[in-house]
Amino acid sequence: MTEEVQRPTERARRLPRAVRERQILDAAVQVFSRYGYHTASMDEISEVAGVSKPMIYTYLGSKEDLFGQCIRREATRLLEAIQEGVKPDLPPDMQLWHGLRSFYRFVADFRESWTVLHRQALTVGGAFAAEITDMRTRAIELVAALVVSAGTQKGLGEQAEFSGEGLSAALVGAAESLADWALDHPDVSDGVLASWLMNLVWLGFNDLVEGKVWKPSES
Amino acid sequence: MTEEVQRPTERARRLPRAVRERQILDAAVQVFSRYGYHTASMDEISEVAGVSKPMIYTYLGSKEDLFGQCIRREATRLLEAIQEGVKPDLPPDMQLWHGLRSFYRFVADFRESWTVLHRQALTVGGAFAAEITDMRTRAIELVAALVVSAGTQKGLGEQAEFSGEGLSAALVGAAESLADWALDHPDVSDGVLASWLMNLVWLGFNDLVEGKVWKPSES
DNA sequence: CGCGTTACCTACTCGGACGTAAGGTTACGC
DNA sequence: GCGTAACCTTACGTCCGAGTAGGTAACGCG
Repeated sequence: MTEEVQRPTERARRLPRAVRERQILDAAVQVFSRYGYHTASMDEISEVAGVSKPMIYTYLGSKEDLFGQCIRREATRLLEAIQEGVKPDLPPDMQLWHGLRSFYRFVADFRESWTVLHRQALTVGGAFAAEITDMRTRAIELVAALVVSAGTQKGLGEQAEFSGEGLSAALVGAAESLADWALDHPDVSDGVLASWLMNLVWLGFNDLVEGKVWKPSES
Repeated sequence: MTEEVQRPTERARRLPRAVRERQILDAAVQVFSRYGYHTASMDEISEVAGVSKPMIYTYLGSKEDLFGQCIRREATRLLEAIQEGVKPDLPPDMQLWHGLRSFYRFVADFRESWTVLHRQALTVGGAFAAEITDMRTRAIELVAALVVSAGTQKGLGEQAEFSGEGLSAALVGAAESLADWALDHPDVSDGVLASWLMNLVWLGFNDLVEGKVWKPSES
């Protein structure tokens, strides 16, 4: 029997602060995405991070602070991923298509990030919900700008059957919902997902531009 | 000065059990929709209901039980509202339109019910999330059946650009998202909302049926 | 080698919220 | 008029988890 006992899970020791913060944030995203804000416990996060609880508090502050950092980091990642894929010189439909592809690639690559942003962030009342809602609103307005630009470009005026804002809200919702669906169907590629959505939306939109309108028949 | 002091909020006393249960459920839906499952406290629910806490436990069980009853009651209401509006003899597009109208009318009339079902029910991990997800899946399949029936009726075969299930998931998401948007725009009527969605979806869908397909141009 | 400083942990406090025990009050049957 | 059952409450036990106090081990520097 040696003196040197096999220590279990030999935790790394005395690492620089930046590295610890990264570990903690990674663990936090993982646990928050799994259990949600309220059910997740700081003890579990610290355990997953391989760090004791006071470290979290000295480095990143309260539970709410920690959650905020998670949200902001992942949101930034998502926005960067989308902006990286988008080509501002292309026509509106191609811009939308590239944006959607990047979006679905991100969701596939970083499921936990997406879950935290989409599902969990709203469950914390107050500031975070507002923040997320704002981001979502900006996304909607961005899409609305695309749609409207395509519309006016083709000579679409004001129509009773049509609201850019409402339409965009629906489109963003459709994209999100399809993202959730894609999580259960990993074999469907991002290109296919984006194409589905384009087919759903853009064809109908073109018809609208050309003046075709669906109306309820009788009763 | 009379002996009869003006008691504040004179709570009703000794009401039959059924009435109390209704009051409690109403209060619970209200509080849960406002604060979410975890943040809502049984004390607050009891206060809003005008009833003391043990009543809730003797009549409706634990907090989780109570939440379950809320979910189920509101879900039933929603389904009934939709089924009431739908006319099974009409063609698929009209069925969808009527269903959507009923849905938006329900959301407008019972905001809190919708919020609890859509936003809060997923924040409780485990059984309820699964239950809600199942309901949502059934809704998606229902819509998919409509869509596919319309598709095959018009002679649409299997297409690479097309998945009834994925499309329906997107459509349901769009409907939900538009419902949330409508909560902030109460002046828009249910008929208008439903029409927007029909225009978004059905026109494009008809194009698909006719073989038109959107494809990315170059790059 | 000593001494301050930084990294880090064990072990605790404390508040808040679920759930309950025990008892009081009103109605109703007989 | 009196027991009995249903209705309803106050006041408490208990547990879980956020946040912290204080101590230990490693490293830098003279």
